[in-house]
Amino acid sequence: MCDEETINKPSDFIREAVAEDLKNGRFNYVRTRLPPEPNGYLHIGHVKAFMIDYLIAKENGGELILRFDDTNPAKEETEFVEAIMDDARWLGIEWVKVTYASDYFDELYEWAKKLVMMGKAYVDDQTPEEVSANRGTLTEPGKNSPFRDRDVEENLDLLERMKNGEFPDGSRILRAKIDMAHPNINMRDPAMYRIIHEPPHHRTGSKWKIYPMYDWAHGQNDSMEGITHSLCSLEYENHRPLYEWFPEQLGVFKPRQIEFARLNLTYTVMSKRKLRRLVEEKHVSGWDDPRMPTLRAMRRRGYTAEAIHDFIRRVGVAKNYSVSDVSLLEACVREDLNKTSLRRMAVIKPLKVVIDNYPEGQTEEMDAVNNPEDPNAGTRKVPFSKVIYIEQDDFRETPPPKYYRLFPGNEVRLRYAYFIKCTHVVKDDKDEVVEVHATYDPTTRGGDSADGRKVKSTIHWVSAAHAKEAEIRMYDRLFTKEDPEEGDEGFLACINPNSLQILTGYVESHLAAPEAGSRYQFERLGYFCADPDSTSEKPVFNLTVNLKDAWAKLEKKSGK
RNA sequence: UGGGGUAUGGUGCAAUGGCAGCACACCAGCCUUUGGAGCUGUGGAUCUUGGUUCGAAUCCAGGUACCCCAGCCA
Repeated sequence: MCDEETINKPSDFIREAVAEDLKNGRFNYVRTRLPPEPNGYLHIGHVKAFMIDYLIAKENGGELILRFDDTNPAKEETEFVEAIMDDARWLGIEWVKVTYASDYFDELYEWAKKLVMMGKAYVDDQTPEEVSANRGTLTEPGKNSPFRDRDVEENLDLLERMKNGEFPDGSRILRAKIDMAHPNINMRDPAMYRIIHEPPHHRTGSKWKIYPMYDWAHGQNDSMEGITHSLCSLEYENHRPLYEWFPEQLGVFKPRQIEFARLNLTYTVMSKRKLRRLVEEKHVSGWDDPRMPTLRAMRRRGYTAEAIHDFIRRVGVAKNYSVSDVSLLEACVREDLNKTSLRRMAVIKPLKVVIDNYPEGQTEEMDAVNNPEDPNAGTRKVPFSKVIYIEQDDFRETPPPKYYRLFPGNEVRLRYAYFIKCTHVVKDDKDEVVEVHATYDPTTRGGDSADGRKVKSTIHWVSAAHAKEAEIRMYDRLFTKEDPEEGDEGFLACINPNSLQILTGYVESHLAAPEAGSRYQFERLGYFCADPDSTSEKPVFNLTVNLKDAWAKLEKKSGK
């Protein structure tokens, strides 16, 4: 009955509201805005907001404006403007223009004067402490400022002099005159402008000595740009009465603000402050450390934009406070990479295997499939010889129950090569197995036996003589607790000491000189992405996400 | 003890008065030259108490829990 388009079209309370606004004529077009503050790098939490703004505009034939919210020179830098645009472009977000809150400082100032002339705003000479004390509490009303009823001329004069830098920081503010007894504290004569002499603004330099507060700037910028839907997170719900009050007084275009729950992820912290601590206190190597939830880090780690889009789509949009499971993100990454990435063989914890009955000095070229999910990816030749490396996990001297891999007397398949059977091992003086010996069956070339004999396991390998040494960076969750902020010790107390393991392994020759950013599946291990740290001497690979591992799960369950 | 919000399987999201469904996770099986992928199947949820109704996750009333707000941050 219903066609697929109807079924697959995302639907949520915001899209419904937008559709309703269009239908009933409140607006006859859709324009949204992306309002990042250029004071840090984008993280996965921002992506949800970005996708909502971008897609809702796009779905309605509307447009998106990228507007940097640069109203506080103390915190903002041009460096972040560039980084944010780079990340947003990588995500595939398109905007019709880039603007800055600071583009509107002049006009905004005129609007402020208009409010002053209307008797709706005044200059307050109280100290910050007095302003705070007179604001009242959650349960008690505030007290009017003694400067609240200054006449218009004086207010105008003072405001102009504030702008000209005649007064020191913190000595005066411009306030909207609303209601000091309002039950919503945001309506108790909120500050509109504060005095800031230093540092210079990243775009307007030293022109301005006063800067608008978020509540004053953001909504008016929305109005000036003809934004129809100003979509933001739940904590701004309390600000909506103020958001609507200003344009109402001014008699200007009134956008509609709609709030939704921000994205949270298990085993992750998302606040800029906490992320900054991780970087500054060197718990990670930087903002692009692959363990970080920043987009730069996720890109470096090998996540695709498609997988991230899919994740955001599956998380949905609602007003519930929620914490999404990071395993959903990982599932999205696996699903995308499974279809697209080339398979390669790599051994990350090598164990030497000598095939005693294989001719010394002989090399064969084995045919290997590049991607079983994609026939067009073709095949490649992989060299095989007498001495190979296999994964330490793929050999046990004394196998536990249900262990199908290599152990003395057992036969397994070397992927795309031969069946081999373990004959004996060589140990060092610490009783550790350092070398495994085996024999191969020449009639099983390619991996199929002539007599129909079955093996229970197929393992990967690389030829010792042809392998390239590589650095493998194995990443795990940065925190050991689902909610790192839970408890009294703070998030730094539950940092996972094993979130990064650096291994030296061997990769097949096709991986000897990878292009940075190229993605592969290392068979039976996981998805890996070549890191920019790679050199011609030694390639470096980051674990993007591991493959699901039924054996590891089984072993864990049996209480290893 | 003010105001604004939110409550549906373990997690996230649907169901807009008419059989509570989807995804991830979990569990079992099939298949497999990746213990991957794929396929099949099982289990498990409407915060609570009343009310309206033939029928309530949905409407009404009361309660409970949790989140946000007292920056000259955004």
